[in-house]
Amino acid sequence: MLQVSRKFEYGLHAVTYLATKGLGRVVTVKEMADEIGFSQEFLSKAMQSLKRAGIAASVQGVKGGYTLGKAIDEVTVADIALAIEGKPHLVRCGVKADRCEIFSSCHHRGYMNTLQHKIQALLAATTIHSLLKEIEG
Amino acid sequence: MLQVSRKFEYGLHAVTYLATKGLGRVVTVKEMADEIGFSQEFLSKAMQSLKRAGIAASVQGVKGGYTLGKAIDEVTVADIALAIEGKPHLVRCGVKADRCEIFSSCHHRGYMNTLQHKIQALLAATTIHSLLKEIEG
DNA sequence: GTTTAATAGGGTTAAAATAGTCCTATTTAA
DNA sequence: TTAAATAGGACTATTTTAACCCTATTAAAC
Ligand code: SF4
Ligand code: SF4
Repeated sequence: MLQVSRKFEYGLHAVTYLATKGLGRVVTVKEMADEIGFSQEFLSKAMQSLKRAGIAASVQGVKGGYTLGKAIDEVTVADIALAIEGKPHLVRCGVKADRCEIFSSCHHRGYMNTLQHKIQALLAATTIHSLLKEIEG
Repeated sequence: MLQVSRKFEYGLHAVTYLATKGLGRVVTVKEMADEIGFSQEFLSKAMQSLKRAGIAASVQGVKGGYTLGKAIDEVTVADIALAIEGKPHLVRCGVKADRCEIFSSCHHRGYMNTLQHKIQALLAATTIHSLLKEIEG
Protein backbone atom coordinates (compact mmCIF):
# COMPACT_ATOMS: atom_id res chain seq x y z
CA MET A 1 0.00 0.00 0.00
CA LEU A 2 3.11 2.23 0.05
CA GLN A 3 2.48 3.55 3.52
CA VAL A 4 4.99 4.57 6.15
CA SER A 5 4.98 2.65 9.40
CA ARG A 6 3.67 4.08 12.60
CA LYS A 7 7.05 3.55 14.17
CA PHE A 8 8.58 5.81 11.55
CA GLU A 9 6.07 8.54 12.28
CA TYR A 10 6.74 8.13 16.01
CA GLY A 11 10.42 8.59 15.29
CA LEU A 12 9.95 11.59 13.05
CA HIS A 13 7.73 13.33 15.58
CA ALA A 14 10.19 12.55 18.34
CA VAL A 15 13.08 14.03 16.38
CA THR A 16 11.23 17.22 15.55
CA TYR A 17 10.19 17.45 19.18
CA LEU A 18 13.79 17.12 20.31
CA ALA A 19 14.81 19.64 17.70
CA THR A 20 12.43 22.29 19.03
CA LYS A 21 13.87 21.72 22.48
CA GLY A 22 17.40 22.38 21.27
CA LEU A 23 20.52 20.27 21.20
CA GLY A 24 21.33 20.42 24.89
CA ARG A 25 18.02 19.60 26.53
CA VAL A 26 17.60 16.00 27.70
CA VAL A 27 14.05 14.76 27.27
CA THR A 28 12.56 11.57 28.67
CA VAL A 29 10.48 9.18 26.62
CA LYS A 30 7.67 9.75 29.07
CA GLU A 31 7.69 13.49 28.36
CA MET A 32 7.72 12.95 24.61
CA ALA A 33 5.00 10.34 24.72
CA ASP A 34 2.81 12.63 26.81
CA GLU A 35 3.46 15.73 24.74
CA ILE A 36 3.11 14.10 21.36
CA GLY A 37 0.43 11.63 22.34
CA PHE A 38 2.04 8.27 21.68
CA SER A 39 2.40 5.02 23.54
CA GLN A 40 5.45 5.30 25.73
CA GLU A 41 6.55 1.70 25.28
CA PHE A 42 6.44 1.82 21.54
CA LEU A 43 8.06 5.22 21.22
CA SER A 44 10.81 3.86 23.42
CA LYS A 45 11.63 1.29 20.73
CA ALA A 46 11.76 3.98 18.09
CA MET A 47 14.13 6.02 20.23
CA GLN A 48 16.41 3.05 20.69
CA SER A 49 16.63 2.68 16.93
CA LEU A 50 17.35 6.36 16.49
CA LYS A 51 20.02 6.16 19.12
CA ARG A 52 21.75 3.23 17.43
CA ALA A 53 21.84 5.28 14.25
CA GLY A 54 23.37 8.23 16.05
CA ILE A 55 20.41 10.48 15.30
CA ALA A 56 19.53 10.61 18.95
CA ALA A 57 21.93 10.43 21.87
CA SER A 58 20.91 8.97 25.19
CA VAL A 59 21.73 9.69 28.79
CA GLN A 60 21.08 6.79 31.11
CA GLY A 61 20.09 6.73 34.73
CA VAL A 62 18.01 9.16 36.75
CA LYS A 63 17.67 12.50 34.93
CA GLY A 64 18.46 10.63 31.78
CA GLY A 65 16.66 10.75 28.48
CA TYR A 66 17.32 11.58 24.87
CA THR A 67 18.93 14.44 23.01
CA LEU A 68 19.64 15.04 19.38
CA GLY A 69 22.78 13.23 18.30
CA LYS A 70 23.43 15.38 15.25
CA ALA A 71 22.79 18.86 13.98
CA ILE A 72 19.31 19.23 12.51
CA ASP A 73 20.65 20.11 9.09
CA GLU A 74 22.67 16.90 8.99
CA VAL A 75 19.73 14.55 9.48
CA THR A 76 17.28 13.88 6.69
CA VAL A 77 13.92 12.14 6.68
CA ALA A 78 15.64 9.33 4.80
CA ASP A 79 18.09 8.88 7.67
CA ILE A 80 15.23 8.50 10.10
CA ALA A 81 13.51 5.99 7.84
CA LEU A 82 16.75 4.05 7.54
CA ALA A 83 17.29 4.06 11.29
CA ILE A 84 13.80 2.84 12.03
CA GLU A 85 12.76 0.65 9.13
CA GLY A 86 16.15 -0.50 7.94
CA LYS A 87 17.30 -0.50 4.35
CA PRO A 88 14.43 0.30 2.00
CA HIS A 89 13.07 -2.45 -0.21
CA LEU A 90 10.48 -1.20 -2.65
CA VAL A 91 10.29 -4.69 -4.11
CA ARG A 92 10.54 -8.00 -2.30
CA CYS A 93 13.54 -9.19 -4.28
CA GLY A 94 15.45 -6.37 -2.63
CA VAL A 95 15.26 -8.23 0.66
CA LYS A 96 16.43 -11.47 -0.88
CA ALA A 97 16.24 -12.73 -4.44
CA ASP A 98 14.36 -15.89 -3.52
CA ARG A 99 11.57 -13.82 -2.06
CA CYS A 100 10.29 -13.51 -5.61
CA GLU A 101 9.37 -16.56 -7.62
CA ILE A 102 10.06 -14.89 -10.97
CA PHE A 103 13.31 -13.21 -10.07
CA SER A 104 15.37 -14.77 -12.85
CA SER A 105 12.96 -13.80 -15.61
CA CYS A 106 11.83 -10.41 -14.29
CA HIS A 107 12.45 -7.43 -16.54
CA HIS A 108 11.10 -4.82 -14.18
CA ARG A 109 13.88 -4.88 -11.66
CA GLY A 110 15.90 -2.11 -13.22
CA TYR A 111 12.95 0.24 -13.32
CA MET A 112 11.84 -0.66 -9.82
CA ASN A 113 15.29 0.00 -8.47
CA THR A 114 15.61 3.41 -10.06
CA LEU A 115 12.13 4.17 -8.78
CA GLN A 116 13.22 3.23 -5.29
CA HIS A 117 16.26 5.46 -5.56
CA LYS A 118 14.12 8.36 -6.68
CA ILE A 119 11.81 7.89 -3.71
CA GLN A 120 14.81 7.74 -1.41
CA ALA A 121 16.11 10.93 -2.97
CA LEU A 122 12.82 12.61 -2.12
CA LEU A 123 13.18 11.58 1.52
CA ALA A 124 16.83 12.57 1.55
CA ALA A 125 15.98 16.02 0.20
CA THR A 126 14.33 17.07 3.45
CA THR A 127 16.48 17.69 6.49
CA ILE A 128 14.94 18.11 9.92
CA HIS A 129 15.95 21.73 9.62
CA SER A 130 13.98 22.27 6.43
CA LEU A 131 11.07 20.22 7.77
CA LEU A 132 10.85 22.49 10.81
CA LYS A 133 10.92 25.56 8.61
CA GLU A 134 8.15 24.11 6.51
CA ILE A 135 6.08 23.34 9.61
CA GLU A 136 6.61 26.61 11.41
CA GLY A 137 6.93 29.00 8.51
CA MET B 1 8.23 -0.58 4.95
CA LEU B 2 7.32 1.39 1.81
CA GLN B 3 7.06 -1.67 -0.40
CA VAL B 4 4.76 -2.29 -3.33
CA SER B 5 2.31 -5.16 -3.02
CA ARG B 6 2.68 -8.38 -4.91
CA LYS B 7 -0.68 -7.79 -6.52
CA PHE B 8 0.62 -4.54 -7.97
CA GLU B 9 3.64 -6.29 -9.43
CA TYR B 10 1.38 -8.98 -10.85
CA GLY B 11 -0.68 -6.29 -12.50
CA LEU B 12 2.30 -4.42 -13.88
CA HIS B 13 3.80 -7.54 -15.36
CA ALA B 14 0.46 -8.50 -16.86
CA VAL B 15 0.04 -5.12 -18.50
CA THR B 16 3.52 -5.14 -19.99
CA TYR B 17 2.87 -8.69 -21.18
CA LEU B 18 -0.36 -7.63 -22.86
CA ALA B 19 1.44 -4.65 -24.34
CA THR B 20 4.06 -6.81 -26.01
CA LYS B 21 1.27 -8.90 -27.51
CA GLY B 22 -0.36 -5.86 -29.08
CA LEU B 23 -3.74 -4.26 -28.61
CA GLY B 24 -5.78 -6.81 -30.52
CA ARG B 25 -4.57 -10.11 -29.12
CA VAL B 26 -6.80 -11.68 -26.46
CA VAL B 27 -4.80 -13.44 -23.76
CA THR B 28 -6.12 -15.76 -21.05
CA VAL B 29 -5.14 -15.47 -17.43
CA LYS B 30 -3.83 -19.02 -17.69
CA GLU B 31 -1.43 -18.05 -20.46
CA MET B 32 -0.20 -15.01 -18.60
CA ALA B 33 0.22 -16.91 -15.34
CA ASP B 34 2.19 -19.62 -17.12
CA GLU B 35 4.35 -17.24 -19.13
CA ILE B 36 5.10 -14.80 -16.33
CA GLY B 37 5.22 -17.39 -13.58
CA PHE B 38 2.44 -16.26 -11.26
CA SER B 39 -0.43 -17.91 -9.45
CA GLN B 40 -3.38 -17.98 -11.81
CA GLU B 41 -6.01 -17.35 -9.15
CA PHE B 42 -4.31 -14.31 -7.73
CA LEU B 43 -3.38 -12.81 -11.07
CA SER B 44 -7.04 -13.19 -11.97
CA LYS B 45 -7.96 -10.79 -9.17
CA ALA B 46 -5.41 -8.28 -10.37
CA MET B 47 -6.84 -8.49 -13.90
CA GLN B 48 -10.34 -7.89 -12.59
CA SER B 49 -9.11 -4.73 -10.89
CA LEU B 50 -7.37 -3.58 -14.05
CA LYS B 51 -10.49 -4.24 -16.03
CA ARG B 52 -12.66 -2.19 -13.68
CA ALA B 53 -10.23 0.67 -14.16
CA GLY B 54 -10.41 0.35 -17.92
CA ILE B 55 -6.72 -0.46 -18.23
CA ALA B 56 -7.56 -3.95 -19.42
CA ALA B 57 -10.59 -5.02 -21.40
CA SER B 58 -12.10 -8.47 -21.07
CA VAL B 59 -13.76 -10.91 -23.41
CA GLN B 60 -15.91 -13.48 -21.64
CA GLY B 61 -16.73 -17.02 -22.59
CA VAL B 62 -14.73 -19.61 -24.53
CA LYS B 63 -11.84 -17.96 -26.42
CA GLY B 64 -12.14 -15.12 -23.96
CA GLY B 65 -9.42 -13.38 -22.02
CA TYR B 66 -7.91 -9.97 -21.60
CA THR B 67 -6.66 -7.24 -23.88
CA LEU B 68 -5.31 -3.79 -23.25
CA GLY B 69 -8.10 -1.32 -22.68
CA LYS B 70 -6.09 1.77 -23.49
CA ALA B 71 -3.11 2.79 -25.57
CA ILE B 72 0.18 2.09 -23.83
CA ASP B 73 1.15 5.73 -23.78
CA GLU B 74 -2.05 6.60 -21.95
CA VAL B 75 -1.49 4.32 -19.00
CA THR B 76 1.02 5.16 -16.31
CA VAL B 77 2.45 3.11 -13.50
CA ALA B 78 0.43 5.33 -11.16
CA ASP B 79 -2.77 4.32 -12.95
CA ILE B 80 -1.97 0.67 -12.39
CA ALA B 81 -1.21 1.28 -8.74
CA LEU B 82 -4.48 3.16 -8.38
CA ALA B 83 -6.44 0.40 -10.09
CA ILE B 84 -4.97 -2.30 -7.91
CA GLU B 85 -4.25 -0.75 -4.55
CA GLY B 86 -6.80 2.03 -4.56
CA LYS B 87 -6.11 5.60 -3.61
CA PRO B 88 -2.64 5.98 -2.14
CA HIS B 89 -2.30 6.76 1.55
CA LEU B 90 1.26 7.40 2.58
CA VAL B 91 0.01 8.13 6.09
CA ARG B 92 -2.80 6.43 7.97
CA CYS B 93 -4.75 9.62 8.49
CA GLY B 94 -5.22 9.63 4.72
CA VAL B 95 -7.53 6.65 5.03
CA LYS B 96 -9.52 8.23 7.80
CA ALA B 97 -8.60 10.91 10.30
CA ASP B 98 -9.44 8.78 13.31
CA ARG B 99 -6.90 6.20 12.23
CA CYS B 100 -4.33 8.41 13.90
CA GLU B 101 -4.58 9.23 17.58
CA ILE B 102 -2.70 12.53 17.24
CA PHE B 103 -4.43 13.80 14.14
CA SER B 104 -5.60 17.07 15.67
CA SER B 105 -2.19 18.06 16.97
CA CYS B 106 -0.03 16.70 14.13
CA HIS B 107 2.15 19.21 12.32
CA HIS B 108 3.60 16.79 9.80
CA ARG B 109 0.53 16.29 7.70
CA GLY B 110 1.32 18.97 5.20
CA TYR B 111 4.79 17.66 4.56
CA MET B 112 3.60 14.07 4.39
CA ASN B 113 0.96 14.99 1.87
CA THR B 114 3.31 16.82 -0.43
CA LEU B 115 5.70 13.89 -0.10
CA GLN B 116 2.93 11.56 -1.17
CA HIS B 117 2.13 13.74 -4.15
CA LYS B 118 5.76 13.74 -5.19
CA ILE B 119 5.90 9.96 -5.01
CA GLN B 120 2.72 9.78 -7.06
CA ALA B 121 4.26 12.11 -9.60
CA LEU B 122 7.19 9.73 -9.93
CA LEU B 123 4.82 6.85 -10.68
CA ALA B 124 2.78 8.98 -13.03
CA ALA B 125 5.90 9.96 -14.97
CA THR B 126 6.30 6.48 -16.42
CA THR B 127 3.86 5.27 -19.03
CA ILE B 128 3.73 1.63 -20.07
CA HIS B 129 5.18 2.82 -23.34
CA SER B 130 8.22 4.36 -21.71
CA LEU B 131 8.57 1.43 -19.34
CA LEU B 132 8.75 -0.96 -22.28
CA LYS B 133 11.36 1.19 -23.98
CA GLU B 134 13.39 1.22 -20.78
CA ILE B 135 13.12 -2.57 -20.51
CA GLU B 136 13.84 -3.40 -24.12
CA GLY B 137 16.16 -0.59 -25.05
C1' DG C 1 -29.43 -27.33 -26.90
C1' DT C 2 -25.34 -29.07 -24.46
C1' DT C 3 -20.79 -28.84 -23.44
C1' DT C 4 -16.75 -26.38 -22.46
C1' DA C 5 -13.43 -22.76 -21.57
C1' DA C 6 -13.18 -18.66 -20.11
C1' DT C 7 -14.15 -14.23 -16.93
C1' DA C 8 -16.63 -12.31 -12.44
C1' DG C 9 -16.67 -12.26 -7.96
C1' DG C 10 -17.95 -13.56 -3.05
C1' DG C 11 -16.15 -15.68 0.92
C1' DT C 12 -12.81 -18.06 3.60
C1' DT C 13 -8.26 -19.34 5.21
C1' DA C 14 -3.17 -18.84 5.70
C1' DA C 15 0.84 -16.29 6.19
C1' DA C 16 3.37 -12.33 7.08
C1' DA C 17 4.16 -7.81 8.76
C1' DT C 18 3.13 -4.38 12.05
C1' DA C 19 1.90 -2.72 16.46
C1' DG C 20 1.79 -3.10 21.15
C1' DT C 21 2.93 -5.16 25.73
C1' DC C 22 5.62 -7.17 29.41
C1' DC C 23 9.41 -8.10 31.97
C1' DT C 24 14.17 -7.79 33.47
C1' DA C 25 18.76 -5.77 33.39
C1' DT C 26 21.62 -1.88 33.58
C1' DT C 27 22.86 2.77 34.51
C1' DT C 28 23.48 6.81 37.39
C1' DA C 29 21.86 10.92 40.06
C1' DA C 30 20.22 11.85 44.46
C1' DT D 1 20.74 2.40 48.77
C1' DT D 2 16.95 3.98 46.31
C1' DA D 3 14.68 5.64 42.38
C1' DA D 4 14.14 7.08 37.70
C1' DA D 5 15.59 6.50 33.60
C1' DT D 6 17.39 3.82 29.14
C1' DA D 7 18.37 -1.05 26.90
C1' DG D 8 16.63 -4.74 25.06
C1' DG D 9 14.75 -9.56 24.68
C1' DA D 10 10.56 -12.06 24.30
C1' DC D 11 5.97 -12.46 23.72
C1' DT D 12 1.05 -11.42 22.09
C1' DA D 13 -2.41 -9.13 19.40
C1' DT D 14 -3.94 -6.89 15.42
C1' DT D 15 -3.98 -5.78 10.78
C1' DT D 16 -2.77 -6.40 6.17
C1' DT D 17 -1.53 -9.16 2.39
C1' DA D 18 -1.60 -13.31 -0.14
C1' DA D 19 -3.70 -17.32 -1.52
C1' DC D 20 -7.38 -20.45 -2.23
C1' DC D 21 -12.07 -22.30 -3.06
C1' DC D 22 -16.33 -22.40 -4.95
C1' DT D 23 -20.28 -20.83 -7.69
C1' DA D 24 -22.30 -17.92 -11.27
C1' DT D 25 -22.19 -16.05 -15.77
C1' DT D 26 -20.85 -15.69 -20.52
C1' DA D 27 -20.30 -17.18 -25.25
C1' DA D 28 -17.88 -20.13 -28.71
C1' DA D 29 -17.91 -24.71 -30.52
C1' DC D 30 -20.08 -28.76 -31.37
S1 SF4 E 1 8.66 -9.00 -9.86
FE1 SF4 E 1 10.74 -8.37 -10.41
S2 SF4 E 1 11.05 -6.44 -9.31
FE2 SF4 E 1 9.27 -7.42 -8.38
S3 SF4 E 1 10.12 -8.60 -6.67
FE3 SF4 E 1 10.04 -9.98 -8.40
S4 SF4 E 1 12.05 -9.82 -9.33
FE4 SF4 E 1 11.86 -8.06 -7.98
S1 SF4 F 1 1.14 11.41 12.54
FE1 SF4 F 1 0.27 13.11 11.39
S2 SF4 F 1 0.65 12.59 9.24
FE2 SF4 F 1 0.98 10.72 10.41
S3 SF4 F 1 -1.01 9.68 10.35
FE3 SF4 F 1 -1.01 10.92 12.21
S4 SF4 F 1 -1.97 12.84 11.59
FE4 SF4 F 1 -1.37 11.79 9.71
